[in-house]
Amino acid sequence: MTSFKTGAKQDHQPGVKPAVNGAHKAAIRQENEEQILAAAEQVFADYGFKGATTARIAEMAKVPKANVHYYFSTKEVIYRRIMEDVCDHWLQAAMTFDNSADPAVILRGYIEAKMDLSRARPYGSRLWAHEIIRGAKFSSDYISTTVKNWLDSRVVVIKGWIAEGKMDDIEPYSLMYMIFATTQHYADFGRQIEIFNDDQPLSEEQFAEAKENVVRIILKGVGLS
Amino acid sequence: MTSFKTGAKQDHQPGVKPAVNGAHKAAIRQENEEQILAAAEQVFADYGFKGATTARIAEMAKVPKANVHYYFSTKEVIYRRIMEDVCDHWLQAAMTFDNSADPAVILRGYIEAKMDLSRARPYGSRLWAHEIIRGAKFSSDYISTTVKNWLDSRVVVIKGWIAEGKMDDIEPYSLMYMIFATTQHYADFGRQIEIFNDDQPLSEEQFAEAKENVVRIILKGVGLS
DNA sequence: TTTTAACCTGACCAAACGGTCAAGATAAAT
DNA sequence: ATTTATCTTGACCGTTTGGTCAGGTTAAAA
Repeated sequence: MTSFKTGAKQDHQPGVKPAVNGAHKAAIRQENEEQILAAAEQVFADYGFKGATTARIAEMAKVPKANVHYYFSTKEVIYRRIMEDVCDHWLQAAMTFDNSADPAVILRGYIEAKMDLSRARPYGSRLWAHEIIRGAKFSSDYISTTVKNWLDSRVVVIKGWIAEGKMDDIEPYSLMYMIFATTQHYADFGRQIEIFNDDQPLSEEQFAEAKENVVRIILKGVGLS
Repeated sequence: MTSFKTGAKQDHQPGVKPAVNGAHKAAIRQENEEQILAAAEQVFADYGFKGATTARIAEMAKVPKANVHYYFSTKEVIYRRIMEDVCDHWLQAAMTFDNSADPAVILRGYIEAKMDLSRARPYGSRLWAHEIIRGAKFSSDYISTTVKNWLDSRVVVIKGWIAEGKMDDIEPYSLMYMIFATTQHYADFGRQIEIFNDDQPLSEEQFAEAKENVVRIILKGVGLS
């Protein structure tokens, strides 16, 4: 699991650990934690770390505010937990950038995976956007190590393709940024797209078409089709 | 000027209007307002509307907090003023999408103008990102009228190019979203790009190269080169 | 059945928040 | 020189904030 820990405090205050307390209690804990995390993901996505309030998280999770603090000591702990989870999912999507010989297949797979993630988990993407816009205060370590390492290794792969004459001589970072930007735009700016689409969320068909268009433009744009 | 007014209250509380009071007083007012607006643009860009505090704006503008409220009645008034200004600049960039016969020239000009705006005024772009992520509460009217009209008319232009066989049959909205996303990414996710770039802001040369790469990929991607 | 450990929550607190105000300082108009 | 209008700001206010806590409830262990 990704590490966003400060090295400082941990949670689960009672006793020492939740132990293997009876199935029922464990289920209660799990359900409440999930409910709070899901609510917090939405609230943080809407307002950012500073703008989000624990009261709103509690309200959306349908638990008293004090209960939120029973499960998670501080707002920051909740925030980090969600960030970790979002990053884990993205890293999973990043795996689609491996194996396979054909650059076009690899790039298509990665773009489609990121588009699907924007569709399936828009709140996570928006939360990330807030975090970066604010200056990546909580995550700069993670970005400069884990993410940077992954990105740099993909850049090497792309440079390999260029050297082999498989695609145009495009600066790989520019290409990757374009993929990041475009795929995440469908989550982060979803509201704007919705307004342009006569105030209707993109239908499954529209989204599928958008996805295909993104793939087509980028693949052709770098000489891969 | 773009209208983000609620129709309600106005500013400049003293008397009725600032009048043409002597050059010095007028200069003081202008300088203070500018200083506050510039500071507020940064603070709003970092924290969003809810997360931004008037105290921080005052501190950054180097005026006492009470003075902020002397020039601008509420936080919301400041926010709307800045949004107006940002939109006016974007609309200006949008003008580059007019005239000229060659689609490639038009698209290149627009992409370059938007890239330059991201570089010159990153805070405005980030402020816009916050506003949309949060659900466009203050600006949905503006987007669904002014911006949508502009966008729809450009879509018609692009469809014309496609009908004339000048470019590939790409769904125009997908293309425009890609341009929005990619160009604004260089402002909104500037911190992330900086981290990937060994914690150095993109140099002028690097940015120029990025701009050229964006233009190349998109133009070729839609069959315009 | 009793004990214990975990769960629950209304009431509370200090700090931070957006915004107000009265009283003084400054510069323009008379 | 005096009046007037604007600029300036420390002190203040009601509200909201993240977080605490005492005392209660529930379920598992003894």
